[in-house]
Amino acid sequence: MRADARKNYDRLLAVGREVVTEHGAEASLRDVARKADVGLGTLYRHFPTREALLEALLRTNVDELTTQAADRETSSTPEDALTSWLRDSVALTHEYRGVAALLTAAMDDPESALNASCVALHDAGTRALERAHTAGIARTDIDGTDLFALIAALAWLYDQPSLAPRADHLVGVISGAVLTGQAGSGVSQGRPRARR
Amino acid sequence: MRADARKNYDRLLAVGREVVTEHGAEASLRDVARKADVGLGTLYRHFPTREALLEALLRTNVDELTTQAADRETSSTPEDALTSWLRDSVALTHEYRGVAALLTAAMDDPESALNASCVALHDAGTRALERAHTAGIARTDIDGTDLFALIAALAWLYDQPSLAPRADHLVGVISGAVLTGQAGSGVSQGRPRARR
DNA sequence: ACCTGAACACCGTTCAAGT
DNA sequence: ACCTGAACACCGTTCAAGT
Repeated sequence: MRADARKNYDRLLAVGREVVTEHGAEASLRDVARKADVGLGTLYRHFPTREALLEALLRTNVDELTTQAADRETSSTPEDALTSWLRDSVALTHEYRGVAALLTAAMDDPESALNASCVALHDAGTRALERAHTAGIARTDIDGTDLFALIAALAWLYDQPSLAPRADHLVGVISGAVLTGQAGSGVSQGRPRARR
Repeated sequence: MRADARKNYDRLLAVGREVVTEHGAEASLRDVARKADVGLGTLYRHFPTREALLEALLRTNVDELTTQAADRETSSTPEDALTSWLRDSVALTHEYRGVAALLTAAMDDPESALNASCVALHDAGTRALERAHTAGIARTDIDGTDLFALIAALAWLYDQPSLAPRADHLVGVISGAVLTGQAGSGVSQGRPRARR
């Protein structure tokens, strides 16, 4: 990549992060180009789609999460591995407003720049869930896609100002619904375990 | 209301229903006016905000639901009343794509034309939940707003093409998480009760 | 190779001018 | 009273012209 191109790319990424943090995943791309002092065509050259830009902004987060999940496959109990994955995924997904819908849409679409991130997330969750299944601590009528749907739904709740205050609590409620067995009514009835 | 105004109002409502059904709550209002053969200003005169139009489209549904919920306060068991409210609310909220976000936003905003519908929904749910609480069949760390958040999140799932296939199942999972006590692991572990 | 910005086809919202 | 559509300020996306 040529030096001037590199500079533009980096600036677009930095400005993109600011703008998306402030206005969410649906932020104006024109605004990004403007604030980066770059022609609109230059933005489209580096990031042909909105997904491409958001993928670049999320990649490090997704990578961190998947390596952490891999570590926990050996270092944590099945229960901790699963609940950690759940909480980390929710945290990642509400990094920017609107990410939940974006990732969810990218799941179906192999052409989307975000598809790989989706699959990585989905698969890490599936592995944590299956480990929990064989340990007998998670309900067996839930699969990896259900789990993905639940974290997406929770992430969406964080984006809604009127509901966000209850979102932390509901993460606990839903964790409890996924876990089962010895956890029993302790998990489903008591206060949500204050982890984090 | 003058006869010509009435005609325009009715046409806008009918066309609005079609367009919103097809394109969701974020549908182009310009498109509605165009297809209704009405000036853009006429649309804004009858429906000063997007919420006003959607409120008109949803009012009958909300009214039906709240009267049904009131009926069930005496005619149904606390459990049936609660699960029925939950399923009916989800059904209503995914009447059109994007309604969940709209209702959720209107919750906070007393100025929104949808605020009354929100409150009606919220309150009907709260009553069903409190009845379940006194009957000892619902977890007590969940309040009416939590319940509202859960149905909004589920409604949102129905709007996501990649997750919609699992949404029915997850309604069952979450119903089970809200209910507690004698239902115990039967609800939380078994297949979701195939109601509907 | 890479950058630029005008051009095109859309929005939502307002409001002067008409009947 | 009510209706109309031009006007304004925004979008996303493409692409001919420049360096």
